[in-house]
Amino acid sequence: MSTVDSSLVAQLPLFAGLDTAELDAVLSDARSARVAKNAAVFRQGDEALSFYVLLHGHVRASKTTAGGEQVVVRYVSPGETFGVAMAIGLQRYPATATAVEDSIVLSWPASSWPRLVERFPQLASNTLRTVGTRLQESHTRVVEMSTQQVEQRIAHALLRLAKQSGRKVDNGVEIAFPISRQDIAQMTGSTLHTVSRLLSSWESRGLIESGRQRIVLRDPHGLVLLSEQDPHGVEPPAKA
Amino acid sequence: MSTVDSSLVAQLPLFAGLDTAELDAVLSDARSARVAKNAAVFRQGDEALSFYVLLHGHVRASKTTAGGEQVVVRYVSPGETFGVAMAIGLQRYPATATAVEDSIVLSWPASSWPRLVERFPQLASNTLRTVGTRLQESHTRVVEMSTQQVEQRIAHALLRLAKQSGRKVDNGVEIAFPISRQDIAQMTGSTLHTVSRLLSSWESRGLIESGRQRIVLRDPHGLVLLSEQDPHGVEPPAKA
DNA sequence: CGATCGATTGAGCCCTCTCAAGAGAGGTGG
DNA sequence: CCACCTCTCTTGAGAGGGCTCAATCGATCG
Repeated sequence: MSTVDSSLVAQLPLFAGLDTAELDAVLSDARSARVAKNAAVFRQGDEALSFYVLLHGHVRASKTTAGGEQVVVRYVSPGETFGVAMAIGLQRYPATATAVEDSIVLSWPASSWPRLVERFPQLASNTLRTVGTRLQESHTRVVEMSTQQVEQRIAHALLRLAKQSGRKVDNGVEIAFPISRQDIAQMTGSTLHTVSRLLSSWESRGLIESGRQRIVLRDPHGLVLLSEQDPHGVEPPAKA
Repeated sequence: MSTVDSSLVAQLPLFAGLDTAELDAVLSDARSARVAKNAAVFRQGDEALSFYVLLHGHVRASKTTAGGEQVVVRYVSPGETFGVAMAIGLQRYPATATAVEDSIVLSWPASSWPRLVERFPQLASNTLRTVGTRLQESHTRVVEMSTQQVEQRIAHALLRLAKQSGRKVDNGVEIAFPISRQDIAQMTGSTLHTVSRLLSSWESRGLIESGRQRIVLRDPHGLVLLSEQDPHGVEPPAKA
């Protein structure tokens, strides 16, 4: 399938404010493609030849340092834009995008971005909002890493993943894609050993239930309390 | 002074691609104002009534956590846009902007942003680039906090400040605005004590020279070496 | 010239990392 | 369908980087 049914994507944030005809015009430049689990959509340092919308599945964006260490930048959920390097003035992708499960992406040639924004200025505004939201999220992460201990950071990370990509199951909320201790470590600036120890402890306390690349939040509120805990016994601030 | 001389701001990134007449039209909505040292331009949580360009001086953007801890998000240099909450869909400022020295800002009512981007779509693209660049910088910071020790992070921070706002002096490069040990701690996720200890050590080794809210990089290359040092004796990767 | 704010430095501790070993789960090919 | 192999997860022991606590010094400003 090379063409795309516009009804599927009409309400995505990227296309807010476009009417049906305009949407069709934008979509006529796009192609859809299947990406197998564990395959890369693009790699850090590659020339940024395309930008993408995720239609189905989940994609992990991660950066590799000069020393070879990996840091997970974010997980992309269906409907989100990714690989917009071109729009922010980059020639090359600043991170690697890997499908963590079988996924379907919509892609545009980066070369058509200038023409698209000229015809549909809304695209620039919409993308600006998206990138702005990501900037807020990244700042939140910097603040957490600066002020919180590992336990609080990991609790926050799980709660965010569950909110973003949670699936209700009988025992609670399950993170809807495969995620390892190592992945969580790379999201929180920790190590897989520390993550494993903490998750084991939480499991024994009934807060979560987990297995191989699988985590179910059994008591989200309990995790919220954990995530608000202050290391030195100072009370968490009263909710205003 | 309420009106602004367009020649001063013609080459700012925000206005790239606008001709003189268009620039005048945009500037006719703007007012300039002086901000005294240590005064706030706006505060975190305030309604985002304006957005700004810094004409002169330096502004620190910082976030305060629920627990009262502060984290420095960035320092704004002359020519840069800040307070663009409105453009990224926020009703309130996500951080506090404080002049760290007497400064001059240009401000627009946030309410005129929609009209401005409609008339001058370039503004959205230009702002998208700016916000994208900040997102890259924020990710860099996350990566550093995840993978490097405090000493490397502080060395990087000083080198970036010097590159961004350095002023050549006889002994080296001076950071061109007042900055305390505490400020550096809040930029790097450390404490003022650790920063003080490290700067003292660097000063005794001749790498820097410092005083009250004043830092001169005397041997930037030495700092680069420090910033690339690996904690476990593994060689920094050869520059490809 | 006193007061306030920033910087320095010591002592001790603890959270989290590193190092190490092994067990369980799942996929795959014969 | 079973045996093997790989990848993920677990858990212990020990060390150390950087934090907390505490006290003092120095400089700038009103």
